[in-house]
Amino acid sequence: MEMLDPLLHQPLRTQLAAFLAGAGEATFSELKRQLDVSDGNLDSHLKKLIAADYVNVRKDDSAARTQTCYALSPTGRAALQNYILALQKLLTMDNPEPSAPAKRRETKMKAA
Amino acid sequence: MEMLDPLLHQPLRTQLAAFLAGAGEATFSELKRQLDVSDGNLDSHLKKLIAADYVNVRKDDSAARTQTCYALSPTGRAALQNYILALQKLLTMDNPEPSAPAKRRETKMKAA
DNA sequence: TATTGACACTCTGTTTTACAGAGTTATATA
DNA sequence: TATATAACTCTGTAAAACAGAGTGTCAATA
Repeated sequence: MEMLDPLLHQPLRTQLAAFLAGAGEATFSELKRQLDVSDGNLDSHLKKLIAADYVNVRKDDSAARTQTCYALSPTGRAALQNYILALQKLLTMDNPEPSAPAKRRETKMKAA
Repeated sequence: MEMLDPLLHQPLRTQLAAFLAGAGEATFSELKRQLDVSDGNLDSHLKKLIAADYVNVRKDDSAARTQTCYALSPTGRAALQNYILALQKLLTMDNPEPSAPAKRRETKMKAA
């Protein structure tokens, strides 16, 4: 059975990835606002995505405060595509043999 | 932001729900085979779905061994539908303002 | 230029979740 | 009757999610 990328298949991270896919790039605070999540939790999930090279980090010195910008990497974008495909496949499975009991050895009826 | 049902948004449970949606009903062992998961793990995930009334349990005495059949309840079916809709909404978000920095107070350039 | 405040993170500890494997009961088969 | 096996269930451990406190930096004000 098709496996769902556990890195993406988690509420917060799915939303994170989806948001980044749409937004292109976002700062820590933007993500925090969007996802309405605690600092620590956002940090830990971002770290996971960064560790897997799903997310790129870019320090932006142009603004008054140095900002850290997060964005989906090509790897992350591909993983997300793949993940969406897996979901579609899984959730539109129309007929996986209606309750086919797989091979099972003959079962005798309970003694009558 | 739309929340993804954490009960369904977990690799094993998503697959469980998807499989049951397609198969109608399945025994413990069938699920175990399909999902390739340990007994204990399957049990704990099933328990969660049952506790939430997403899954119905039916004891079937007609077979040689009393079999326990698991199936999606109406609640579960509705939750799954809802979940799929939420996913679609989330994953096709086409333009959530490309990196719009939300309102932020005026920032002066770093002293030149 | 010291002070206060707020923003942007990061670190640490606690709670919750996922998981594997051992244990239990009951039914076949030898 | 003994042995094996299917169908669960229980329990302990490992991993993940999470909140909040801590740290450093900038910037506005006095």
